Amino acid sequence: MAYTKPGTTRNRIYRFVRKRLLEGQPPTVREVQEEFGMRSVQSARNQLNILVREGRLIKQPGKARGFRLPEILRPGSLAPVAGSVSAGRLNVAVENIEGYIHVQSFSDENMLFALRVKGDSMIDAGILHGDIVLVRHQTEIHPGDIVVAMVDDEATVKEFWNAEGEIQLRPRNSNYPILSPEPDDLVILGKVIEVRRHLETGQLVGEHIDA
Amino acid sequence: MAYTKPGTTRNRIYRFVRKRLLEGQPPTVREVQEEFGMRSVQSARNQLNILVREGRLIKQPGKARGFRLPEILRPGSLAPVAGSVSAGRLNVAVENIEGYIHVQSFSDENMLFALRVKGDSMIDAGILHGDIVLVRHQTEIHPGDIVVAMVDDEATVKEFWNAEGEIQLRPRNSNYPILSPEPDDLVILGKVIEVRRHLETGQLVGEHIDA
DNA sequence: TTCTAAAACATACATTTGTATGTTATCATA
DNA sequence: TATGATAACATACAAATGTATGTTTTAGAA
Repeated sequence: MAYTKPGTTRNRIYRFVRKRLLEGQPPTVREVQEEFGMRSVQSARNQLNILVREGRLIKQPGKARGFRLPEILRPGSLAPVAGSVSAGRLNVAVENIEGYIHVQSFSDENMLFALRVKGDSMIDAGILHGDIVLVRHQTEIHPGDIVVAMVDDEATVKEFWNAEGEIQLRPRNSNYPILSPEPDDLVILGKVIEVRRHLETGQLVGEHIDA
Repeated sequence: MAYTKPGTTRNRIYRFVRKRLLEGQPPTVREVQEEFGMRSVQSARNQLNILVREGRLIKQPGKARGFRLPEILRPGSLAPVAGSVSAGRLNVAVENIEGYIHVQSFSDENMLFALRVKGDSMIDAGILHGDIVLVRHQTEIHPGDIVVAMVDDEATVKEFWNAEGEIQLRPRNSNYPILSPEPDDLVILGKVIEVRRHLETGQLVGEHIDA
């Protein structure tokens, strides 16, 4: 296969694998290789490994057809909503993944969780009170990302910026001030990767809320 | 494993395999073996082969984790995502499929579809350009519901109101006018029951674009 | 009892599939 | 041009997994 622009083939591979997984037919590395006309198994494997590293796929090392979608992507199983969970508990959870998993009983392979948004500080970003944000726990955060951060022992959703060495947590509502916490006081729980809002019964479609 | 009454273990194996397949995790023969405490691979294999012979399972010979259910019966269902909003009718819109998203199974799953929002006319309701709205096709609409309606052969997302006999489709953006279509010109495609927005790769979580 | 069929066992082998190592090609950038 | 990062390649190896062959056990019927 000829050289392609970085990332393009990877997205196509991701879609292919996800399609297969949603069909209940996990592909092998070589099936991915053939699907994209690659002449080396390793070409496919590299791309797949990057997808795993990015958190878009999960794999069971050594197992045949071991690729999986993160828990949140699988039909019928969603991450629990941590909206009513105390901040301290959530904080402990993030610092001690295993404990959190044990308590929450969702997949430990990915570090996804969901949070019910309180308040209207992100209203200009289209994130309203009561919305549910899906959060990927990760340390790598880029300026402009919408993150969930611990501020004063409380989990808040804000836009992350890093202007001239100063960390800023910006609300998207002019009625709220920009926060500039000291790095030592800041704990980024993760990055918001999806917003969901249910308009009907108070329950998200496909969601199980045990508040 | 001790000898058991003919057929009993087989039914349990069938349920196990079926469960695994519905979870999207096809088991290996040896995983079946272990699950039922058998001391020989062949014990499991025999039972599985009988299930195939009976037509309760399908298998791909030689392939790893090659067992499948004969009927496509999966939890949750795929709601089609209509890529182009400018289609003239619902069926056209649904036929122009951008992909599918996974939703919980409904009794009337055919009544669900999804639409990618274009434009910012609902921005004050937190529905942004590019968001995906999950729509239940239904005739019963109440004032205040956010609906998808056909206006001028175009599908638009608006708030439905019925003030003093006059139907109103209100945008949630002061830059847009309130529409008052004649009832004969109005087709309500359905009610928006959920909003989803993906912030990372431009792809909705749980969505696959390959139609 | 003896016989038979299903169930389970034990072992070995073949294929599929994941993994490792090193090399070459392409693009962007200093 | 030189250099690094990403992509793709080629080959070999190791582990997972399906398959084959033959034996033993059990329950029920002749």
